[in-house]
Amino acid sequence: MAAPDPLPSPQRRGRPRSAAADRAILAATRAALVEVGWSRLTMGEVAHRAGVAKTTLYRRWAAKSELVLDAVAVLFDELELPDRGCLRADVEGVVLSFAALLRRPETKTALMAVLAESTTDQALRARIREAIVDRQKRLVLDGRSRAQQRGELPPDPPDAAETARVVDLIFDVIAGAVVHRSLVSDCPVDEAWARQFATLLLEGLSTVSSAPGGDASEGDTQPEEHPRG
Amino acid sequence: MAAPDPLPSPQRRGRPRSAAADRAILAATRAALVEVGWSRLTMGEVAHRAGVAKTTLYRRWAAKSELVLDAVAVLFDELELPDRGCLRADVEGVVLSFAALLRRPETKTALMAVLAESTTDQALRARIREAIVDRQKRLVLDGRSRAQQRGELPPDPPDAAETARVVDLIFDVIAGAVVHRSLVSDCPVDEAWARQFATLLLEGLSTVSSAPGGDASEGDTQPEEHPRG
Amino acid sequence: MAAPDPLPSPQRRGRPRSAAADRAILAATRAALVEVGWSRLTMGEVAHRAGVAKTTLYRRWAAKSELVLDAVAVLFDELELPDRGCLRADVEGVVLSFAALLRRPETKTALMAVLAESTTDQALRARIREAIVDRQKRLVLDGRSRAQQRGELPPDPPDAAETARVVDLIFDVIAGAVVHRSLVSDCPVDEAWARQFATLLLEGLSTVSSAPGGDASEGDTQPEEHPRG
Amino acid sequence: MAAPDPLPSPQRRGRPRSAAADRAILAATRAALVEVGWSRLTMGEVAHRAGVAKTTLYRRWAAKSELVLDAVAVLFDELELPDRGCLRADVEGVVLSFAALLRRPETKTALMAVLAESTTDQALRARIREAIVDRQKRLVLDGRSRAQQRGELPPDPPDAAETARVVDLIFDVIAGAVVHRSLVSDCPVDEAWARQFATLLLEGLSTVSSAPGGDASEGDTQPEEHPRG
DNA sequence: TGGTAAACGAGACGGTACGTCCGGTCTTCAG
DNA sequence: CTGAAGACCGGACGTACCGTCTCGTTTACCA
Repeated sequence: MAAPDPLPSPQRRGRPRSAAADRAILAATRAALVEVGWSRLTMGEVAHRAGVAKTTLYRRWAAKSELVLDAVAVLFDELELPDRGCLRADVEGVVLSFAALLRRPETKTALMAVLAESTTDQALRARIREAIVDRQKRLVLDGRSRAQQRGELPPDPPDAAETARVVDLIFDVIAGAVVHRSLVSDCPVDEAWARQFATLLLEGLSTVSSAPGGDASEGDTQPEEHPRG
Repeated sequence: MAAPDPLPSPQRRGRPRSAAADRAILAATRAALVEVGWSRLTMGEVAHRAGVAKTTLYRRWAAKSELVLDAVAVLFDELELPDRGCLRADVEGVVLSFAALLRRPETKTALMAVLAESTTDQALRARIREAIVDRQKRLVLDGRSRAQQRGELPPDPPDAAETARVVDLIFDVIAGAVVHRSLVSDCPVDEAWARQFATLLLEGLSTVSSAPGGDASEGDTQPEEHPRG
Repeated sequence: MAAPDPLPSPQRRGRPRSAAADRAILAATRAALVEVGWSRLTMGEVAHRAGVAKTTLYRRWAAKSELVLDAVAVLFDELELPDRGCLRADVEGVVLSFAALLRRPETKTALMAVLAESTTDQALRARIREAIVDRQKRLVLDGRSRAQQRGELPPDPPDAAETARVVDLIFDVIAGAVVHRSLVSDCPVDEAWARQFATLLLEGLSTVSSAPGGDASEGDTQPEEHPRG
Repeated sequence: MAAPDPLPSPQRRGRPRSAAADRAILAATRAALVEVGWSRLTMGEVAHRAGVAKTTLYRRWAAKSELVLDAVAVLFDELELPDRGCLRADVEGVVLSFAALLRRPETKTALMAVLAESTTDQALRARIREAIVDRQKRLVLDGRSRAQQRGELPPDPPDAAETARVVDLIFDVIAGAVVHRSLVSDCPVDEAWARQFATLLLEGLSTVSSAPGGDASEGDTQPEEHPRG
């Protein structure tokens, strides 16, 4: 996420770009997002807040959506998943911290706007995957391998593609539920909801993990082994 | 969905508003959305396509987002949940038909854009709930009561609020997962994914339904009784 | 100037037009002209002030310029030329009273605006002549015949067309000078200026009257016979 | 007439304004005036004809009237008063060339419209004086001093203010008469009229010049010395 | 240490769309 | 049929931003 956009070209002729300007611009973008939202956010206003000329913005980012994506992507990287001792606690933890991130006005407004823009912009879609989606799957991977080490989940199946499918599914279910609850249903994601959601998720999780493709099998699920903290 | 926006005031003075204009505007909005997407959609273009003056648009809708919301909300009402014989099949069915709806360009671009706008507009948020969210919960309610009649799910608990919480949760999980998979992860929602998702959901569903709040109880869940169609 | 515009059609079918509406509209037009001037005067505003629907305006006048012309033409008819005893005094009198009329905001604003409009509208030009120009020539004719009776000016030449030419010339010189001083040079038309103008006009008047066509002749001019007073 | 409107601020920061745009805009304004007249002249049309954005117009001129004033003022500067040998010929010459200027559609429509606008706009009034009125008084001054050198008119009186009053009076009488004849009476200003007007003016001119304030004096006027050419 | 090439601020540029206003027409209901 | 009310289409308004383009001015490198 360091370099903003284009080819800083290996040859180092002329005055180098100002790193301070980069930082000021991204900070100004976040600040402006909080105050006016996406649709009233203008490049001119960002430039003014950052104490920078519009030229300087356009030299780095080709469009508003790319600038905003870079400005908020770093916030997603702040998400952490500390080991809370058991899978259920980890799930509730990630739900709550993701929800906290989505409560920040710059995050929620930017995320949905950039996604809206991406529905008609293939390049932006790729950039979102790279900057946000793929990077956050680490949380699912971490939690999952931790649970496997604890014996809460069976080890990876031999088919790596199957593993990827399950990870993707879990990621979409968790992230999707939190986003939908927060931004569409417009209801709070609090501890009670997180608990209820974790229950829903877990009671089926071992099954789906051990029987991917959905052949609905063995009753070795033992939810009573993972009481929530 | 009948009246677009304002108070046409009960007393009938002056020329009445043209219902034909209403219809033409909403149709033109959908058509334009398909062709140019949200961000390049202009009120002037909609008016032109509808054969209507811009004034006529602004008399009815105060902002682009409200117009677009009304234009696409009716598409969500077209969602049906026919009885497919068992809960698993119903879940897969609703997932696939919702995904099909989200594949339509006007739906996906409009939905995300309106949601983005709503993050800084309380009134719009309420309007979205009323026009889309609350109306689609009927699908969850229908499917659930059908499953209860079949004996696939336990009857409603005495606490009505608890029922509402569970319905909301299921709704957010299903809709959120489909939206996230489709628009964020940018992956196809096909039959395989629907099957996998249904498995994940169902293996825990009876549990969470019978033990809301997540006290993780009796193991009478018998998923093998509901093989997918 | 009584009937406003269109065919009051002798056949008297249905509800007759309201004469009160006519009066209210013209008065409202004058009042609005004073307050907002020509370019910001709108038909809607006039209708509102007059307590009348726009339809009622358009049923009577086809355009803003015609309405305004009718509204102010009546003011010009109020000009009087009382006998002040000698030609010089009559000239000064008409100059001052015409200037007073042009000081009224509705008059000056309307006159120039209607003239501007008339430069690209032949029909309006004719209407102005009929409603204002030709009607005010009576002042020149009155003053001239009075001066002839007093012996201050020679009697009409046998050629009637020549008389008309001279009357037109005098009219244009007097009216033009007052309008130009008032509205173009933007200087006050006071008694001193009127005196000076009358001197300029009179010292040549008998000559030009007796020797039309400008053959610049006999020195029998006797300005000392007509002291101002 | 050089700089159009605002303060381009002495320090030269940013891209300088395009002088070519200035010229194109004024030319486009004159062309559009000829074709559509004042009331149908739109800023957008001028901008389009000039190949310029509307912004560029508004950056220089605050209102249509100011733009049009600047566009036509230069036409007035083209008026010349060549020495025709005697005062009478000079008067007829200036009358005819001023009338020719007023026959141009852009001039007549613009002049009256701007004057109409100026009746409710003090700043515009000042601007008109500066751009047109005061600049054209040079014609009167030139003709007058030439006549004085020829001995057709007495030298300036010791009181400079008195001289100014007389010059203003003559200017208003000449310009006013021509404008009134052309645009109000809507009659042609031809050589015959010019001759008649010059006779009217001259027979009194030496008197009013030598006896300002109008004390009607010495009979040394010798019009027969200045036969028209 | 002086040249040079790029980045910088400022702001004008050609555009597009905005949301409003007004002109003139029409369609309703009430008299 | 008139009149008030007000919706209708069309089109100009003046503004706000867009993304680009000069300008004149730094600023770092490299010769």
